[in-house]
Amino acid sequence: MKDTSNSMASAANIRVRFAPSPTGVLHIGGIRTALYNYLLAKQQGGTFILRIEDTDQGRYVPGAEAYIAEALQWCGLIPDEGPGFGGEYGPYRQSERKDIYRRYALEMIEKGTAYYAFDTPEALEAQRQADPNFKYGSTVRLSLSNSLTLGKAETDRRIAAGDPWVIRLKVNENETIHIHDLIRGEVNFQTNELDDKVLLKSDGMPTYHLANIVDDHLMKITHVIRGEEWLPSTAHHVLLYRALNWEETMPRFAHLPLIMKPVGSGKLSKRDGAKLGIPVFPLSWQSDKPEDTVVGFREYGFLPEAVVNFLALLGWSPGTEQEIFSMEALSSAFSIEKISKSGARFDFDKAKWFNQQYIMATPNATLARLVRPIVEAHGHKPDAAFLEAFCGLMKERVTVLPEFWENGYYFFEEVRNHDLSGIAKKWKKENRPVFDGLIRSFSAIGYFDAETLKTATDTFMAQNELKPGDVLPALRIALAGTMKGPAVFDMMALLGKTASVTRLNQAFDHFDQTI
RNA sequence: GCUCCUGUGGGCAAACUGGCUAAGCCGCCACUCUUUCAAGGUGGAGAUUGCGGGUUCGAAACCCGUCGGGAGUACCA
Repeated sequence: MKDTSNSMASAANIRVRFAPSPTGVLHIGGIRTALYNYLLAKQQGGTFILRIEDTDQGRYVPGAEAYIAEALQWCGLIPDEGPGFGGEYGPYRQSERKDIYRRYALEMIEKGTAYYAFDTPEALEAQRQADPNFKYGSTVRLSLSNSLTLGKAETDRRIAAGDPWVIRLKVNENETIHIHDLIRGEVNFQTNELDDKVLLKSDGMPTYHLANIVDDHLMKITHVIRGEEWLPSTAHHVLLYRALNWEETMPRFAHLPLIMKPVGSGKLSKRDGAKLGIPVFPLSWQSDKPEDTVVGFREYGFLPEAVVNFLALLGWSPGTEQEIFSMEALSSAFSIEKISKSGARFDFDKAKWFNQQYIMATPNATLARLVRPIVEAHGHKPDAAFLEAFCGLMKERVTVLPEFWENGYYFFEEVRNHDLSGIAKKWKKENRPVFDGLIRSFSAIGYFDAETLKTATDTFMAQNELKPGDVLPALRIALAGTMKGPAVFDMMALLGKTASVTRLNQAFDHFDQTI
């Protein structure tokens, strides 16, 4: 409403929250929301809060909260406050704040900005059946079963009798709600279009709407950065701030564009990952139900820095040509104003590119630590120096971690199968003695490094009037089985003399027999 | 249906308050390096800025209309 108020925000007091509900796994869109909140907080020296919105007891999924915490941790988005993270505004789990919400709901009843309603879910469902446009609002509430129509005595009697009830927000007629969204600008709603949202459910739990307003106020949240799916209910939220007399300190809103499916139309959903065989979640999740078991970016072989970088640029642009951002660089470059308005399609190719960039830039020793579990899972226990050198040779030839093994397994065990298509035409049995000579000269090398191997090979080729094309492909196939891979002499140096010579002899025998 | 949001090459996007041949990145295609693959380098294809009007000397930017996409519409968040 007031454009100018934005610049008056006191930088030091910024408090933002990420408020997921533990109803299952949290996909990458949720992580991005957390990221943007985190970036704003870090940039301004503010506070990043994790709040668990577990007010729907029916949808609670055990383990989901731990999943959220671990996912945030993996991405480097550590909350300053939250369940298990400390903070002075707790508890940070809404199920533990039940009484607080109830108190405010009752306060609203007192003030006349809310009322009791006794309509059963079945009765309301019947209304909707009869009229698809049915809306529990100002035009029909006087013909329904609530404290407005029943009167105080009957209302009290019903409550005392134990009839189930809910508390609903009483939306006034003929008002316009102005919202100033930090990303979208002015957004207006007519109250006549709004329904009387349930605030307190019959099980005593608050709905999202009430809980979110009460908590944001009590936790002194200054900026609400959330998905665009919340924009339509924001008018209700403003009404709640008003009803509770908190409008003066109402947080600013920023509604993020949605992340859309990689293919097809609609927003990204759980099923999209499995459908395309790509991760759309930060971490893997096991479930009894196969359809709920998902693969995460972590397990797929992504580095968290790459995922964060990718996500940051999906819906936000720094306005410069820079693409690679560390978390620190992101938080200094970030600004809500530069978040785009329209949905961004999830682009897995770009995610892979970022990962490749980060893998190439990661020191070999660090990569070795990440790759070791993968190699060990295949039954090998290489020493650190070997594994580091291996990572050095392979790192610009992989996009995700498991490819270190998939593309370079032959550094740890025998070549599974030799792709002879590249050398079939050139390999001649009568040349075998010549190649045996090359093996002998390799055997004679004392310091078995790439440089020496190259020199020896060059000399050998000159003596035998051979060209690189006659020799190198044969060596490569013999050693690796494939035409893809690091430079031949680098491979041999890493493999070592014994292994290289043995492998060449065996492979050449194999060539003789097969070709 | 109703309400709200949104629309720049295949994807992500830049172009601040209207002003030079509409950046850049991913992807794609060449070439180049390496007689491998990848990385790197160079170049290329691909956009009458959803469409139609209008305002203006000049519009992707402003106005009107129109079409498309998305979200919300629960005692779910």
